[in-house]
Amino acid sequence: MAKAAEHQKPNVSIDVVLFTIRGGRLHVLIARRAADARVFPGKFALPGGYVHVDEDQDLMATVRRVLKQKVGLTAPYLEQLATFGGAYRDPDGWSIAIAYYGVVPESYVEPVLGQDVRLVPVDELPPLPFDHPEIVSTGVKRLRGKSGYSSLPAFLLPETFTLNELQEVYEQVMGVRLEKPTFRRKVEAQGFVEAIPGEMRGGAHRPAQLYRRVGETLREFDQVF
Amino acid sequence: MAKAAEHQKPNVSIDVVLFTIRGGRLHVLIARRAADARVFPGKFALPGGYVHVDEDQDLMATVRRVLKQKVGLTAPYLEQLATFGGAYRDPDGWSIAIAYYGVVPESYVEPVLGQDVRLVPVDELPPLPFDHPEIVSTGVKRLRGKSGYSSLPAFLLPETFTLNELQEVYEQVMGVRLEKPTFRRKVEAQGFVEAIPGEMRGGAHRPAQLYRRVGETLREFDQVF
DNA sequence: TTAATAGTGTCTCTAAGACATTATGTG
DNA sequence: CACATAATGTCTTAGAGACACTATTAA
Repeated sequence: MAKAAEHQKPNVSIDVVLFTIRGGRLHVLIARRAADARVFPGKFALPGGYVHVDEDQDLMATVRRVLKQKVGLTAPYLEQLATFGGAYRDPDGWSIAIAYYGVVPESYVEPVLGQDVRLVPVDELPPLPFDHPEIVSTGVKRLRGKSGYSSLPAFLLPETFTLNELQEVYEQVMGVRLEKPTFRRKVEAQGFVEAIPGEMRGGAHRPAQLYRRVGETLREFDQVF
Repeated sequence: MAKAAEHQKPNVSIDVVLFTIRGGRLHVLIARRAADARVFPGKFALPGGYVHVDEDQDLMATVRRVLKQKVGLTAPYLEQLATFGGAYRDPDGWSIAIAYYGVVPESYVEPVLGQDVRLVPVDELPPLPFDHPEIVSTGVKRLRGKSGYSSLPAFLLPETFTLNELQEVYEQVMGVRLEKPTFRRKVEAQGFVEAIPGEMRGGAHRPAQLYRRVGETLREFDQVF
């Protein structure tokens, strides 16, 4: 077996696809790259950074550090998405990007939005460097797929929400329309949200029962929405 | 943004989890590491190797080259599994393993089995170096999960097979028992296999209709087996 | 009372699960 | 003909899809 030291190593970075819902549409967070970056300085891209072998204990530590340093966020629910690697994807040479994705309520990212951090709708992405468009679309596919059999979309909402809002998020993320009674039966059966007694949200009409997630972690079902 | 050149890079390798069915049980292929490997020389492990930035165009090329060089196989159906990285997983220091998995009929690997290449049952793994046990168990979970909504298990079988054999593979891989009429209805509905007219397999009793896969590629369903 | 949204009832029909039965080969 | 395995029929029942209806607030 060839020894590592004999070979040149690829650059290894992580990239994060952070999803949220804004105005009923799925958005992704992008951040301005440093002015002294070797490639694409000052351009907007997925937040990412190199693995620091002297600082990071493992890949998740890299992700947390990068999110904190580049966009000032502490880690939400994050999951590994996929790894992209090749000679072509970075003008600087052979590189590997280990992509993660996260899902947060809009309020979570609002404090850091500004000149250097933006939200863009996933179906109206601006041009992005590297293979970031492919990474985003892989993330959207995963989000779509996993939404069909998990409570993932519930994490796009704030602490409290109505069942109609929950249904709208499922519909938006999955790109389908759902029947209200069926949706409510399934949500009831899975029991991943609970009504907050007494808490209601009223507009000009009949107020809606407020719900919250049960438990902090993602739930997976075998049922399909 | 920090520049890559300022940082030490982790070692990057790929590892392959190659599944097959032998004697009705799910097996994984392991291979003996080179005698001059820096760590775990001569030990059995998942076949793997470093990314060669001067030879490989992308990650899949690395996988294909490694599979060819280390076990003498050309690439079957392969899919990226997950990426494992950290300071702890290799005694040689910070390392990243991008794991792939594949699914093949036993006949595919038989020619290369011998002193340096073995098949072991997934539920009776010998001790393996690095975090290879975790990689295998991640692969088994993926295989299980994906079997519920795809034709993946059909690729563990030879060119031709009976419906009972197909059902047994699904049962073996998913770890459940299935009802025969239900299973056949679903297979029929998905249409990912077809009967071969006239071809039968007979034991001492009523011969069974032989089937083959339709198309070369994996099919995904929304239905759950 | 009306408008608008929240929430539930109910009917139909598909299909899963379970069990039984028929079909077809060998010795 | 007995036997073993292959393949199919059928009954029950759960639940999805579709549509209609009731409930509750503000203006």
